[in-house]
Amino acid sequence: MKNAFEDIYEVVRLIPYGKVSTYGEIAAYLGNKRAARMVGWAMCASHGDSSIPAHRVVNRNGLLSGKAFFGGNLMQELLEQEGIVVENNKIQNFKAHLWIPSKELL
DNA sequence: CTGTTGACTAGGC
DNA sequence: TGCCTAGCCAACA
Repeated sequence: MKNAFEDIYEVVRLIPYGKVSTYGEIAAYLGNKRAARMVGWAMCASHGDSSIPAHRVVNRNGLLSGKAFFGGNLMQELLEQEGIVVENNKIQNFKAHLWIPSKELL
């Protein structure tokens, strides 16, 4: 527990291979349910850290909202590389891949 | 200190 | 089903 950003990075790093999480769930795990935007913002600041699988973090619909930040379809390819089916910028069978820190880390 | 912006979310039409 | 609005919190000019 260093600062809010580090916490976010920590949780994102904990997302297992082939799994994804949402801004809202991460924010909820950190205690700020309303701070989903902050999570996304932290991701934006995490560009320099390659150890942070930001591609596993999507919005509540499983939509690759940050795809543009990865450049082209990189985010989608990374997810597909992990066995996640992505179509039209959206994760298919999203619920099956969803990883909720507040539940998994319980 | 005030206003704008953002990788969000929920509710309304 | 799809677009719009309001609420939310934090960083930045």
